[in-house]
Amino acid sequence: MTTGGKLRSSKQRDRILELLRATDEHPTAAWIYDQLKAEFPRLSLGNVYRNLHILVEQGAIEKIEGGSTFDRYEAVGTPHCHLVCESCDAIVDLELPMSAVEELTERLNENGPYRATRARLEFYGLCESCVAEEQD
Amino acid sequence: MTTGGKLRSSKQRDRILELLRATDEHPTAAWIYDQLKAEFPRLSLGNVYRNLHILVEQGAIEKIEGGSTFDRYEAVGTPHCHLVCESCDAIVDLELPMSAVEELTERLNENGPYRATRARLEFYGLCESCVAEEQD
DNA sequence: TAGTTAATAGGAATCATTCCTATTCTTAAG
DNA sequence: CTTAAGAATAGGAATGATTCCTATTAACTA
Ligand SMILES: [Mn+2]
Ligand SMILES: [Mn+2]
Ligand SMILES: [Zn+2]
Ligand SMILES: [Zn+2]
Repeated sequence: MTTGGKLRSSKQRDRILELLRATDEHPTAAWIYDQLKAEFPRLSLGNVYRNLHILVEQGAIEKIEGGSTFDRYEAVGTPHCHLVCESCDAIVDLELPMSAVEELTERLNENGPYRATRARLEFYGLCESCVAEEQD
Repeated sequence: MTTGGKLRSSKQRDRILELLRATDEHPTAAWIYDQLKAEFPRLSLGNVYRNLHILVEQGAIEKIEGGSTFDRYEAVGTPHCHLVCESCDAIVDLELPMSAVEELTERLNENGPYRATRARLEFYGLCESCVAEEQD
């Protein structure tokens, strides 16, 4: 719907991507909107969503669904998995090796009748600060 | 909010759980509602949601978020992972071994400052019928 | 510089999910 | 068996993230 034709450059979209590349906080559309509305006084939330969608289709960012009522986004970089804190809803990047997941993906594509292009591994539990708080 | 006190039995909730245990289709709340409204003519969608929530808190079922705009549910059983079809939105159970994921979970809990209670592994791509359709 | 067309702002609309409350059912006394 | 207490439900309103629509603005091109 949005892609297919030639994309024109857009300062807003460029800044959204820059923001996502500069943080490891897995922001929401509303957070991005808040960050940029000083810089673009006429920015609209709908346009943030539209550009996030375009960036996802371009493969520059990924949408992270689940864990809460709103979606989060992150720039595409080194493959990694996440810990979703069930207490404070934080999403933390993990540095676990992804080789096991890659092997499973290959195995799935070899044997099965499916075609998997990517995998997502998430752990659910408590983040560092919430583990600490648990000892009262 | 709902749990904590003693739960009373409920025919509706029992049937919801039965339905989820009898299918591998990862149904939505609306689908469950459609299935049961003949049996319970006065059933309300809100009550389906309320009971799904209770069943999740009881650990009898799991909510599957992501892949589409509505949540899906499945009965808790043998641990497995899913293939999410990006073409038709189907969610397919996979029989890949989960040992690698269990090892990663242990590893995470040993070294890191986190506490992970469960993991979720999902593959994204094409389901069997959508792979077949691709050869036109 | 003017024309063409994509990108945007603003706001309405969507829709899955949650929330609220009067009513109905379940259960355990009496 | 009858009844009182309170849990579960139905129905519908409310919520809120996301999408959709359209007039306006801005970027590229000739
Ligand atoms: Mn991340
Ligand atoms: Mn499943
Ligand atoms: Zn936390
Ligand atoms: Zn499919």
